[in-house]
Amino acid sequence: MVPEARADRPTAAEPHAPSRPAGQRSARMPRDERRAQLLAAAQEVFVANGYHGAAMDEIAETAHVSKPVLYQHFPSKRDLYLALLESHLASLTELMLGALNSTTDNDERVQAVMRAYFHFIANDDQAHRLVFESDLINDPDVSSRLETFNRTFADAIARVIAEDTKLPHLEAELLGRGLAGMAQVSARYWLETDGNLDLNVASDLIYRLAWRGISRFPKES
Amino acid sequence: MVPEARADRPTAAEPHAPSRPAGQRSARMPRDERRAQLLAAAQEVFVANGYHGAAMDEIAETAHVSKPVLYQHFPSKRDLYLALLESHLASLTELMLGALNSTTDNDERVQAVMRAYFHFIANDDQAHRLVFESDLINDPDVSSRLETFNRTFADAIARVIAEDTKLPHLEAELLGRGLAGMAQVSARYWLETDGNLDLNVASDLIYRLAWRGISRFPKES
DNA sequence: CTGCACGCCGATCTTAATTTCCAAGGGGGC
DNA sequence: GCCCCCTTGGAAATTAAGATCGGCGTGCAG
Repeated sequence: MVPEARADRPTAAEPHAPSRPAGQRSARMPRDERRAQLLAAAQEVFVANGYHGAAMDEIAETAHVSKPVLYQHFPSKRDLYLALLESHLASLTELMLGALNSTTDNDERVQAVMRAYFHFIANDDQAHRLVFESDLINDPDVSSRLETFNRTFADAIARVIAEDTKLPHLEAELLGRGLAGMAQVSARYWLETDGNLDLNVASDLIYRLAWRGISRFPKES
Repeated sequence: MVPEARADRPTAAEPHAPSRPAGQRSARMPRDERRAQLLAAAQEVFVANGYHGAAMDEIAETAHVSKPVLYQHFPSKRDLYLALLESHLASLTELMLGALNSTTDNDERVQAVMRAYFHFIANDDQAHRLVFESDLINDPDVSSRLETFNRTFADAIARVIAEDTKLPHLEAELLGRGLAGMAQVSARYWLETDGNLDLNVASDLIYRLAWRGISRFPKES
């Protein structure tokens, strides 16, 4: 462990002796393609170990690339993570809004959203882990991006609720947050018991729970 | 900021010159009391900065104690965190089971649980942050402890659901997880908008959403 | 043919945070 | 009243991970 203990240290005149035996060097690659590969490697490592547990060394190794290459594409580990987070949340937002606009019937809307949510969670890149089990929540940019997504999603739900129940905005928003949370937590639980319950069966259970909860609200006050 | 900038550095012959001017040294204290004080300081720092953002230096400083004292009570930062997590989850579990047993009417049960949950979130030690916004979720002990709590809580809810709806166990469990998630997420949102919505009003909204969602389930199949 | 430019890598630097070492001092037992 | 032991804290060691430095070689343009 002591630095100067290396027996075969090269002579001072020759500090860098490459001596690469064979094709260890990774093939040259267009910049964009390399970037995409690095993102994929990072995704894999972050999902497996979390942000803090992931080492840049391991990400580079996973991509069969040396660390400096990684830093030529992303200025820091944090930036790398933020790029992935942004990408996943953008596509999740698109998915949700797409499901919301897929019909004008509120009942079907809730069902469609729930299915889309379950599909996102079931996606095999495990993006949901990086997003919803982030261990970088204390970072202002991360929590702010997550809050933006949550607000967008909950607002969309709250509009449906408000239309259906005439509840005040603030209260509809609270219910929207609650339903979004229900979707997230139940979908993640479902994923862990996969094989035992079909995606559509599970998401329909939650959809019905949500819809029945909502749909009888207006009659009282 | 440069370390060697200290003008009054002691001579080399005297590496440790305490020179404590006055009562800087913290008072001796019974072991249990000291431990409690350290836990309180750690709670404060963990809540403010998260696990990874919290430094043992800062915890010691907050407790007006030197680091070795901290290590005499807790072998590591991780153990310190686990002690707090365990304590909070134990009392939350107790709260939840107490609310569940406070009545035999399922409707009132759901209401009581929801209120208890909101009270826990509103508690001013901000324990919920340490528990539900942990940035140590990748630690096996942490995630295992959290999963134990979630299972306990969801199981209790699932039993109510199963009794009320005759749904199969697995599906009742899914709904239980979903409702637990709804409680958690909506309560945390409510806390951020505090002042605008009374605790009982908010928790009753969520309780009604949950109960209506559940209560009409049996009529179909 | 030759030079240049781009992308790649080994090796090292730097920083930061946890954990430990060792001398000093005050309170309780005899 | 005195001594011993236990507790305290300043300072340092260790480790680990993020970030960087400087040269190499291949392929294309002139």
